[in-house]
Amino acid sequence: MEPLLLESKALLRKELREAVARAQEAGRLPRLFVEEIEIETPKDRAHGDLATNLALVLAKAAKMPPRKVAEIIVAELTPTEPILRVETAGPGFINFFFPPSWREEAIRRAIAQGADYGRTAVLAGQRIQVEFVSANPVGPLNVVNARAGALGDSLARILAFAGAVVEREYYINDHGVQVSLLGRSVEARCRELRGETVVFPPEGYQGAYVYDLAREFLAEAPADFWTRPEEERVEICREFALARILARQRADLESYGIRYDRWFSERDLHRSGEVQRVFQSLAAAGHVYEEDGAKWLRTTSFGDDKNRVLLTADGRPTYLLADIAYHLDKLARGYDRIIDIWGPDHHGHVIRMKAALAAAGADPGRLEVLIAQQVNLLREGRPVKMSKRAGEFVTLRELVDEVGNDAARFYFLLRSAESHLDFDLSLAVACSNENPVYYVQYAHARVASIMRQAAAEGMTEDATLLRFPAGKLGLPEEMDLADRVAAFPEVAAMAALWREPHRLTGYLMDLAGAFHAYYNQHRVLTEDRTLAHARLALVRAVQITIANGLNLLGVSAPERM
RNA sequence: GCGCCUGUAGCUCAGCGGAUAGAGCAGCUGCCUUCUAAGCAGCCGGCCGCAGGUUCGAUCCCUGCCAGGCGCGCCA
Repeated sequence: MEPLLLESKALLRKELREAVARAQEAGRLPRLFVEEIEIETPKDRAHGDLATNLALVLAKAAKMPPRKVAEIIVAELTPTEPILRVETAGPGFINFFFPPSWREEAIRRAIAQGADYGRTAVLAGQRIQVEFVSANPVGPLNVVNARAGALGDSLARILAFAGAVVEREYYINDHGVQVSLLGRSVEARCRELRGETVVFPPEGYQGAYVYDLAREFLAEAPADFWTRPEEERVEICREFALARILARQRADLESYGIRYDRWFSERDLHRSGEVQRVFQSLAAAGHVYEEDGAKWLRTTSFGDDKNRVLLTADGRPTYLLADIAYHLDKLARGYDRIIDIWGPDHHGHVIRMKAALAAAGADPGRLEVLIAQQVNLLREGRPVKMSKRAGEFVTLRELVDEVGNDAARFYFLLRSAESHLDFDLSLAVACSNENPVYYVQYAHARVASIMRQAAAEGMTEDATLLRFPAGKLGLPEEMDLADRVAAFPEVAAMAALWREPHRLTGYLMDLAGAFHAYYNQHRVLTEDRTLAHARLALVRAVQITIANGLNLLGVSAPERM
């Protein structure tokens, strides 16, 4: 079922185009090219339910004042079914008004579709992969990972709701110096726990979790461990720590409500020879040169501001080379789009990655990168210090333990991804109006409460609500609520097209606000049985919309609070 | 120096090129015998960083400045 609002807009576009054509036919408007006709929802209800700037756009080419153009178009317009009235207004807008029956239809569609209400087909036929979090497996996930997690998971839900086939992927950077440093750090702590005085690796990981790993390892260390040479001990420790950390990251993400379709190991790319093959093909394409013993990729030919090393002077592949291989692998898997969510420390890498893909002959336009910007963690308005190397930081796990999944996810999705975010822990736990997530959930729970109250009277089944009497709803607040419900599919579709989950949080807060105001002002379960029936249908439609919206954010919709 | 992100109410931030720029918090004033007060109503609060440009129309697009953050390794 096509969403009502989108359906009505499409119809209007068609009728406007025909009206312009007729006016041109009759010689009342000059022949001119009409592009995509914009239909918007005016902020002010007095300006209609829908409006178009068509006359303003055409005025210059038509060499006529905009209002005149608007009047000519309106004169040719024979509005059908959903349109009650048409007017010209302001500098030359054409405004359209719907009858109350349009809103009743919007309510019926929401109830009829239930959990599917808001689904669209705007991304139908597209395969999209979202890769997010992908933290180095050298320690616990932090708050930026938590933000990226909320963002990626919500985006994946939103894309799927808009008709795309979506896959979630986690890239494991289990190759290279970072993980071997982890091995050294754990091995050093093992010796330390054994009573040796050790020189800790200078760049090693200082966090307390490294001691924990060392203790866990020693509890089950192979009998001959200490007889092995240091390099072997480091390797054994590295593999142990890697497995433990990955398992913990996966568990933390799952309890945060995130599951992946695929965990992709960087090692596999090296082992399979894929990394070398990619290097060979870049070299064969003539984009590689040698300097100071290293092999460089000429990314400047593709828009980068400097060239990048692919193979170091001692022959090791760089992170970039492996990352090119990884992205080529993803593209070769046939996704129409691959969306990466990177941390703030990687935002400078977008251009070089796209340049490198172009050098490899791939279409860089198929890669979209979203940056999950930094999170300033506050408590009581004062900054909480975070430094991974010093080992003092707040983990995703600690955050979720303190504020809960719903508050954490909603809070992260309140802002656009690229804005720097202040996250005040003391606000996120507050059970008060300072905390927006409860505001929205409370609206849902309040409807549930009304439904429980009405259950005795046998009016709460959706099939029954669907048959609510026409003509009973007419209050401005009721029209407003119905309009907001009707707008949901389009909001969800826009969130998908623009990759902006935060549109949903804003929408939901507005919808919840309109509901709370209505709830305080008007009683749903009135003496008038038919009126109560119609109002129940309205608030049920609101409840379904809120539940579906929260679900897209990965936030629960409680029946009571 | 170069690149990316951000400058909107006291604070944190929304705002698809449209009509009178919004919300929450903070401050002030009211509302619980009625479906949940985690709520509602009202007041206070704005050179939309600055200057040009494009446009019928700019908070939004372009250019240049200014300010803040981050990145700029043959680490990841």
